[in-house]
Amino acid sequence: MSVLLLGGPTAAGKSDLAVELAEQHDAVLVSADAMTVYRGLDVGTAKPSPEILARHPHACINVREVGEAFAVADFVDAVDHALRRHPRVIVVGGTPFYLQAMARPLASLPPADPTVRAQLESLPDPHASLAVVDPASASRLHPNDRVRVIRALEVHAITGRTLTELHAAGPRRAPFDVTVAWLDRAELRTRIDHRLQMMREAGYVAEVRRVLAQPGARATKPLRSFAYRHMVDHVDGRISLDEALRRTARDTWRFARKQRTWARGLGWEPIHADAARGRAAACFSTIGDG
RNA sequence: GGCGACGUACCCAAGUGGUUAAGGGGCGGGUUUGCAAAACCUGUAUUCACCGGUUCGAAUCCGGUCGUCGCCU
Repeated sequence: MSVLLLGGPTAAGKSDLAVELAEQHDAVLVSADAMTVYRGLDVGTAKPSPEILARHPHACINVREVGEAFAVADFVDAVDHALRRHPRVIVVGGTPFYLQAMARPLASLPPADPTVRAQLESLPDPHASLAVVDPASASRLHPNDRVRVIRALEVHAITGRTLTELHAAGPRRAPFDVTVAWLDRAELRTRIDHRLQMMREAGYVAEVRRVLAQPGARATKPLRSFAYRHMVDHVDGRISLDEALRRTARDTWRFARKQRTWARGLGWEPIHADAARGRAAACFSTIGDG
C-alpha cells in the first residue's frame, strides 16, 4: 500500500496535478479539504469540476450538506477506507489539520457532542471549570481559547477522563506511512487573484445567493469562512462586489501563508510540480510489505 | 492673497503640560490532538510635519516654516 500526500497552499495547482498523477499511477483520490466536503459550495471552494469528479471520484468531496458536521476523524476514516480497497492512494488538499492527522495520529478522543457542548458553552467561566477537572490542560490553554477549552471540558464530560490523560495514552493508531509532496510556487499571489476573477465569472455571486436561500445557511461554518463571509456581506448590500473580492483575495493569501507556516512546522519542504511528479513515481514504484 | 480648521505608525484614530504615546485595521511571527478556510496568542511610533521658544517637564502652550482641507476675495 502506498499513500502520496499531495499538500500545498491554496491555488498552488494541487488538484490538477493530483488528477494527472492518479491517472498515471492508477491511484484513487481522497480530498483533504474541509470546505469541498459540502455540496453546493463549488465556485467559492475551487472544487474540481463535475466532469473531473465523474471521471476521477474523490472521497470526501460532496459528502455533506451545508450545516452538517464533518471533522478530521471523518477524513482519517476516509483515508483508511480508501487504503483498504486500493493499493495506491493520493491524498490531496490544503487543510493542514487534516494532513497533520495522517503524520501525527489523533488520540482516542470522543466525537463532538452538540448537546454537551451547548451546556458547556453556557458556563460562566469555562477556563476556571477546566482548571478544576484538568489543571494541566487549563494551564496549557489560554483562557481566551474558548474553542479548545470547551473541547477539553467536553472530552472530560463524555469520557470521565481528562484530555491530558487521553493524550498521554498515545495515539489511537500508527501514523500513515506517507510520501509527502508539498507543492508550492512563487507566483501564488497572482494565481489567487486570477482564480478569483475566474470564480467571479463562473457565478460566484449566484452561488452565494443560492446557498443563502437555504434556511439557517448563513450561520454555518462554511459561510463564515473567508471564501463566503465577504460575499455574503456583498449580497446583503453592505459592500460592493469589488470590495468583497478584494477582501476575499486578501484572506485567501493570508490563509496560504498559514498553510506554509504549518508545513514549516511539520518539516515539509516546498517543491515544484516536477519534483512532486518524481516523488509520486518513487512512492508508487516502491514494493509494499503486503 | 485673507480668514479658519487640521497635521500622531502603512491606514483610521485616542490623547489638550507630568509614569515606558490608548485602541482598531493592515502587515509579520506563532499555536493548533474530532468546528481548523474556524478559533486563539503575539510583534509592529525612544516619538507626535519641521524649526525655534516657554517650562523642572511639551504630542499637548507660544512663534515661525511647510503641507492638507474649508470658507472668503
